[in-house]
Amino acid sequence: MPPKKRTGGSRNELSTSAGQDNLSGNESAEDFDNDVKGKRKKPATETSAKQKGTSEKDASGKTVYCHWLMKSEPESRIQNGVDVKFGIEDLKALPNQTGCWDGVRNYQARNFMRDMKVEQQAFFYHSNCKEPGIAGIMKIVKEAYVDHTQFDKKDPHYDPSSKPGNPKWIMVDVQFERKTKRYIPLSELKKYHLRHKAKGGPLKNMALFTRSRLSVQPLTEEEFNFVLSLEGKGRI
DNA sequence: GCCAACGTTGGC
DNA sequence: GCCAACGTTGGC
Repeated sequence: MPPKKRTGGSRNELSTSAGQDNLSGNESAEDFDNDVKGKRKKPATETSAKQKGTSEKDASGKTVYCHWLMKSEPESRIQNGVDVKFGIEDLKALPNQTGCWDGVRNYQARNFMRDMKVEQQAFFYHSNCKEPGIAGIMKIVKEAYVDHTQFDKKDPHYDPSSKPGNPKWIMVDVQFERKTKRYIPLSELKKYHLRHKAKGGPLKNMALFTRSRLSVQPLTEEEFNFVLSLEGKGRI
């Protein structure tokens, strides 16, 4: 998903509180069906404790994540007459180095975004480009609120099936934290993934490979820390 | 630009 | 609720 950010942060307070009810309250049937099937009956008590610590299970047994990877396209591509380019430098250039991660139109990705909490970290991943890979780290500065672009006919991610009274799509605000000390290419991560899959290791189940098309993905703390540790090493 | 993988849609 | 057709993602 190539979200196209606009301005910095939260001047969308209207939709925020209005939308919030819709989003947490009445999830329409269709919303949740596309979630990881099988599990998730609807947690009686949503996440309360474990928020900031390691990724673990909540009361209902659902895994709680606190590290993320979000994909965006750093190279120009025209979609519906609009350039969807948005790389890490574009985020950094916004006021307060903050932007809204709009344009996510996949239920699983959306549901992960809904789980995001303020202060959590996410890798900024460059997709659909010369050399795909992790470019930096950002943090969540505003939790899920209505993605207004779904109602905008001019927007490349306009969704005519979504109605203002019951919005389908949400976004979060993210703030640039830093670029990684070096660019960490997908090709390198893949080598580790294959190695770890064969012999064991932190990246053996990394979503980047096991669910490669997901534009918003969770990482376990082990995955996150391992990837971070690569910053200081040479490429393999 | 190709195309594999996979998500979505809609007929039945 | 199945599944074929279709659309999209994103690496290569």
